[in-house]
Amino acid sequence: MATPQLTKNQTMVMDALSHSEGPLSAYTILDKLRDQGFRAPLQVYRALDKLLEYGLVHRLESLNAFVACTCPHEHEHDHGVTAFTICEGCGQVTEFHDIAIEQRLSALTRAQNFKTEKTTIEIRGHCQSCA
Amino acid sequence: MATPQLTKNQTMVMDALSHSEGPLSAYTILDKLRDQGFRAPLQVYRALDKLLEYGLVHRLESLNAFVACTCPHEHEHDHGVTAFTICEGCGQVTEFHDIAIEQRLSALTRAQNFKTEKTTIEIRGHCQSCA
DNA sequence: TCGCACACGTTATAGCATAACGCAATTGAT
DNA sequence: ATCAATTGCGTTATGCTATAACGTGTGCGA
Ligand SMILES: [Zn+2]
Ligand SMILES: [Zn+2]
Ligand SMILES: [Zn+2]
Ligand SMILES: [Zn+2]
Repeated sequence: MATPQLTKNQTMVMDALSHSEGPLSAYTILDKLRDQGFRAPLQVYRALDKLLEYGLVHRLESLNAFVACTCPHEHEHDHGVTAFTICEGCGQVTEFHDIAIEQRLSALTRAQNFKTEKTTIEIRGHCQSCA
Repeated sequence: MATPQLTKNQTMVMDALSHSEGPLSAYTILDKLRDQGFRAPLQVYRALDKLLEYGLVHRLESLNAFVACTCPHEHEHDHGVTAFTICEGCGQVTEFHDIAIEQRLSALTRAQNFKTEKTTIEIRGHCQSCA
């Protein structure tokens, strides 16, 4: 998924996520952007849909929230299975990728003839500082 | 977590999930149980909280829905990391457990001194029949 | 008998997400 | 230039998911 030039709304939502310490809900993003003209949830959700499509943002299913992608590589190619640790204490989210996990899941799904489209791996717990 | 005798409400919610083909949202369960006296979401959520605690039910984060546990073994002990394939076509959910995945995730989290409390693995896609 | 824990019932509210409408700007043929 | 299709945007309304807060009743051990 090549990343086209972002629109004004997409840029504002992306900036909000990039500059945030942790994940943000769509409504929290809306509140942050009210000063800049945002008025309705759909403005946020539509921007998020595109950013997710471009791979610039990830959705955390267990939080109903969103984070900017922290992959080191550029977003020119699919980045395979993405996993997250999520600290319940400080809210810190760490994105990681592991080829062994990916291969193992691939073998397991192939065994049941299941065609994978999206894989969610989220690990809730406490980080080193909050343990 | 030993499983005590279930209360009336817990039993009704458990039965609804057990007899369902696929995952059910809390509000869908509520609708199914209105005839049997259920009136409010909290009756469902409170029962679900207990069933989750006892390990009889799993929550699917990516669907905001719940399924009965299909583990073969009895629910006398923790059943480690649980993973699911979820078919977007027919809604079929398959629960599985894999020690290799569990060990690999354990190694990865230990490397960042992260203390895991709950792991979510959900694979969305299409099953053999719906491919 | 008192105090406590627990399940339950009810009303209200909070939080997350999308439907449906219309308008404007862009693009890319014809 | 003109038309049609696509895309983004703004707005209102609605629907789905989850919890707060309050009160009741019951069982059980101190
Ligand atoms: Zn990423
Ligand atoms: Zn932390
Ligand atoms: Zn299970
Ligand atoms: Zn299917």
